[in-house]
This record gives sequence, C-alpha cells and structure tokens, in this order.
Amino acid sequence: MRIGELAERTGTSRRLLRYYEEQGLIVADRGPNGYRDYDEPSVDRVIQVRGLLDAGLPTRIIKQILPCLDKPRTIYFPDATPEMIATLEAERDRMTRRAECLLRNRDAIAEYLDAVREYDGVRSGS
Amino acid sequence: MRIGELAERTGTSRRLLRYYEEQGLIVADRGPNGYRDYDEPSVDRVIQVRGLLDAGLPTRIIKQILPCLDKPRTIYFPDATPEMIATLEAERDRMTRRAECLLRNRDAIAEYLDAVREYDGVRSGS
DNA sequence: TCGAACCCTCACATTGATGTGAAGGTCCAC
DNA sequence: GTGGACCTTCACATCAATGTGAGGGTTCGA
Repeated sequence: MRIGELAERTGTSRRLLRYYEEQGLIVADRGPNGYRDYDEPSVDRVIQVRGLLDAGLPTRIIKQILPCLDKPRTIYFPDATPEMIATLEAERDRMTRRAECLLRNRDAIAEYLDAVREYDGVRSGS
Repeated sequence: MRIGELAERTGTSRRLLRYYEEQGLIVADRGPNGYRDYDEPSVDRVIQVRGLLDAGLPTRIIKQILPCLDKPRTIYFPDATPEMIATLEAERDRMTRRAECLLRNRDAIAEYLDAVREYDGVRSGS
C-alpha cells in the first residue's frame, strides 16, 4: 500500500510517516517510481510506534526497543550488548514508574469525577 | 524556602520552577526583596507536576486537573463546568490507554530481558 | 568592604514531534 | 492530452519543555 492509505488506516499524517522512517522506526520499500510501498504489518507497527510515542518515549529509545518487541518470538540476540541491556532495564523501570504515576493520578481524577457526579445527583434529586 | 533549595529537593532546575510558576502550576510568595518563598507542600506539588509532565500531560492540562488532585479532600467545585468535566473524563481515558500501552510494552521488554538472561545463563553454564 | 553565592528578569537557543507549503514527478480517468 | 489526486524532497514554521547567559540586585561571612 502507499503512504496515503497507511496514513488513513493509522490515523497518522504522511509527514509523520516519513519522519518515523527517517528516524528508523519503520521501513518502506520503494516502487520503480520512488513511491513508498508498505506491507500489511506496517499498520500495526505504526500503531505501536504511536502508542509508545504517546506513552512518552522518545524516538531514540523506541528505535532501540522495537527490535525486541517484534511478534515472532524469535528473540533475536543481534547485539544484546551490556549497554543495550542496561538501557532496556532502565527503560522498563522508567515505564513502570511512569505507569504508576499515570494510574495514581488517573484514579484521583476518577475519584473527583465520582464525587462531582454524586454531588450533582444529590443536588438535582433522583 | 528559596528557589535553590526547592530545586535541589525536587531535582528540578530553577529555570523550570520559574517556568512552572509562569504556567500557573505552582505558586510562590515573595519576600520583601523579590525572592520567591516556598512552603513545605511545594515540594510534593513540584514532584507531582513533574510526574504528570513525565507521564506525558501538557502543562495546559495539568493546570486544569491539579485543583482536583489537592490532598485535603475538600473537593472544590469551583467551576465544574460541563466542559471541565468532559476534559477530565477524556483525560482520564487517555491516561488509562496510555498506561495500558506503557505496561504492555514494558512487559514485552521484561519478557525479552528474561529470555536474554536465561540464554546467558545457559550459555555460560551454572 | 569585598567576594561568593544566592536571587531577579529578559531573551535568545535548542530539541523533539509536528504542521505546512513550495516545486515538481506520476498515474489514471475522462 | 489534460486535470486531479496521488507521490517525491526540501525547507522553513511552530509548540512545549528546557538550557543558557547577560545584566543586575541581595545577603552574608571573612
């Protein structure tokens, strides 16, 4: 598929798809005319990249961890260097802390909303 | 306490503390000399702001939700306008999705790390 | 009273993720 | 064969979160 379709199916601008490619997060074949050509799995890939980005990871890190997250659990150990391992461990912990913070604050918001709902319910009668 | 101490205790640069104030995320008294003067709770406040920021929320949103998150469960309903409620609900859901994505990918990384560890363990013998 | 170590404001620089638009090639349907 | 809807690259713009430094005041201890 071409970039327009991928953009539509992933809800991502063409500009960003090119940017992700430039950052090494996705790859694309090229047709004889220079047009980018994507395969079906690219859709999931882009969605995952967007999720990670939205979760707050920078492209630099995403590029590093993506190879470890590929579905066919082949578990590549291409260059599981100590630095790489350290980066992953650090990132795993960062993600844990981040998620905790997120959930903690989300719960606080939910709690507030519940209180508001109850308040409104009482105020307007049942 | 003055800005230097707060910076040190929160691991945040003075510049950023001033920025957060400019964005309305924290407040500071002023001494007769113009120096900012912070109270003890400011420390937690700054830490929470940093957590939310790190969790990916923009200052604009943080400013909106912070009042709902204040500890003394006074539950202010200063201006619980419908728009405000909608914003909060949307943000709550966004945070949930974000956290899920984060945890899903974190688990994938953890799984990978486990596999690597096992691989290394086997390879080097016990 | 001098210097170090604070503080202030202002303003420009940078980085990452994006938007936008120009200048131009390709493909297809009419 | 022309127009519209694609695609290409390049480059400049933007926005939020930060860094950095200039120019200048305050506080305090030696």
